[in-house]
Amino acid sequence: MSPRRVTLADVAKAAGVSRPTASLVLSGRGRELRISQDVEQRVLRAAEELQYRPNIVSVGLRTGTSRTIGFVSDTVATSRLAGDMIKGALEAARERGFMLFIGETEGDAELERLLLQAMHDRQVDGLILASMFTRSIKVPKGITGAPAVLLNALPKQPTPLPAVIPDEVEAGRRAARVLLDAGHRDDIYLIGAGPRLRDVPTQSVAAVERLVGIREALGEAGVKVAGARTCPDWQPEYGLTATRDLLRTAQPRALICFNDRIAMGAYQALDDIGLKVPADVSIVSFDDHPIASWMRPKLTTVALPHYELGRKAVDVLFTEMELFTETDRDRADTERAGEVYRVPMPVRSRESVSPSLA
Amino acid sequence: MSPRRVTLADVAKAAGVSRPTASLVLSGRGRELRISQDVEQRVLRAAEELQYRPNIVSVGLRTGTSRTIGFVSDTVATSRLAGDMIKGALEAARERGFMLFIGETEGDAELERLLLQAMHDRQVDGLILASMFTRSIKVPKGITGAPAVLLNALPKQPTPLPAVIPDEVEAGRRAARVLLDAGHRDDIYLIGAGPRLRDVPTQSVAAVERLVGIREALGEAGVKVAGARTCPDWQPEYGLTATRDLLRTAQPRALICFNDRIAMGAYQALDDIGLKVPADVSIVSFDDHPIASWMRPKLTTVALPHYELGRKAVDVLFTEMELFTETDRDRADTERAGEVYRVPMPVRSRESVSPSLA
DNA sequence: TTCCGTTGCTAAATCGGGTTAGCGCCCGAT
DNA sequence: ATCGGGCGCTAACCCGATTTAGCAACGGAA
Repeated sequence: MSPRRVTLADVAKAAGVSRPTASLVLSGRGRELRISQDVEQRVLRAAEELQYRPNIVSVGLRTGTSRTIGFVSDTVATSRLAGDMIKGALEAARERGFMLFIGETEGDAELERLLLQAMHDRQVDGLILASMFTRSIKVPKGITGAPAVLLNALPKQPTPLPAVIPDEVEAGRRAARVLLDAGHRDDIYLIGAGPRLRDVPTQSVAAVERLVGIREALGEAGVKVAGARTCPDWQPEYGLTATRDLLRTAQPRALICFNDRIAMGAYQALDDIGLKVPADVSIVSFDDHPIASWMRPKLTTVALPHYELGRKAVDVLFTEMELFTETDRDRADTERAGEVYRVPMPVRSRESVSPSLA
Repeated sequence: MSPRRVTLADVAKAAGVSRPTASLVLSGRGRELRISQDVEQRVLRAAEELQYRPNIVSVGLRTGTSRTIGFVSDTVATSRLAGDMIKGALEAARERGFMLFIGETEGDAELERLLLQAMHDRQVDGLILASMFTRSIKVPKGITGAPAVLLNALPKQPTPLPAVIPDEVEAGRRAARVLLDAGHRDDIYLIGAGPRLRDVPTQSVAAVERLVGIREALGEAGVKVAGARTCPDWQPEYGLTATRDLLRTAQPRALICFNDRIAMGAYQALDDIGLKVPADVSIVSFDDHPIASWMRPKLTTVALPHYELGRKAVDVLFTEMELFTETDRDRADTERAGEVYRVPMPVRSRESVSPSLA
């Protein structure tokens, strides 16, 4: 049936040398251990001809490594976000010859424990703990023993774990600047949160930081937020009702929606009373959800860089893994403890913003 | 730093027995090999107290298994589909104590080869080859040696591999029946494909099968398709233009859109000329994309059962894996060769269909 | 000739568990 | 007293690699 795997012993026999010799040559340590050119060539040729591939399981047993990373997230399904994050992580890992174990906890602590245990049993070399939306999480205890990185999450307790998150504050600034650059200075309203910093949904890091950035950029330009409507949940229907409510008393020239789903609702509210985007009202938003480019006119939005977040998490994890193997890790540990990496959120300029006519 | 793992030797020592004895007890073969109650209890207690967990890597080396499944897809990111498929697979696997390796090929054959190799190197116990939209794929050669299942894909060449796909023909029937049950018999148009069976985008299994089902159910009721417009690609903009084109010459009472994105375009085309959904035109669609429930009115659609597909693939894979281990596999193999499992697509009844007033 | 230092390789141990063959011991039967 | 046989456990080998320690063989110097 399936032909037996070619092992190191097969290669050694074919080359007429011992197993350790073949191992030394193939691991590139032949030179330093004075293996002769002749033997080296014979081993390499034999390996080539037999199509030898080392059994990673075996290497794993001996060396304690598995060339594998565990990716544990709270949930993959609720949003499309995860796909791109995983994809970025996947590719960055693959480039280094690593594979990814995927696991979901559904927010269940017990499940999380079991999952981390299962990964530990398989000797993963590192862990990525991902959240599907940026928030503070309680770091589980079971992760000591392997390097780990938080992705799209910040630790609730102080920990030495690095975190990779989108740069939401800068995103807020950028959204505001999109409007400022188009000449908007008056009648800019917010939908989803604000106008005060405490008017945000609980638990949402994104809301707070976006708001901070928006206020900062507008403030620097000497522009004031004309008003705002909060949404209990950032879904289209709440965007619709919040915008509808706003339109009863105000005449906005520009809206900053806190995400694309809210913007979708805003589009509809504006359409209902015959206002055109962007001729009458410009709209800028956040996330770059797939619908953003399906909406008409296409939505200008500040993108969550999921793919890049995934890649970055792996990059950071690899530097962590190197630190782990080094001997004087105490120094390194204390130096790098809990570093936070912010990944820039790019503006996707589309069709929902037009120059202010004022 | 990280405390060394508890090994079987530790347990044996704590229980005052030899390593093999501990192994026998813990693998449940103690009874048949006449291990005394006393020893059995001591071993179990020691294992419990030390929190012993077998190192799966080690077991893998000895037994050739890894309690791991490889999930190889062409791409995860293009649509949100993958998320739920993976989620279903993930949960089904976890229930059996298995983990999932995820890999993406991007449709690149070389990458696929490398990925399958990497999985093989890690001794995966089985493989799921997934496609993000239902289609025929060329089965790679590298998969012999491990049980495998095609997910959302059919083999181009005849192979002994089972396949798990959504039941699109039945979905077509169901979509048609939604309209028939609402009393629609006239002026039913199709957007995306048809009216003839050859008017479909190439490579799309879904298009053909949905169309077959639609025609079948309508035919049985003695109803004829009033007309159709094809779309070069099933995106909102083409749905918009196709519907717009249709509306120039026809007055549909009901539309069957071949997917939700097309339906999104159709909504807009209808809105543009002041027609209301569902009062003037009923719409039924396919996929149950997230936007389906964001659209106003909410879209009635026949859902792609991604989660169930993922689960089913794992179920089928496990029966394959059992066959693989059995001795008389020849008989079993020939019997079950290339079986195709169709997962039902459920109707999500929402707001876009109203009774015909005719 | 003897001794020492290289050179070039291999024997043997190791990782953590699974599996087979067989070793003592005790008991009863001869 | 001796033998046979079941019972209860362990020695030893295996999986496929890596790594350390050390062994031959050879050449040159004393």
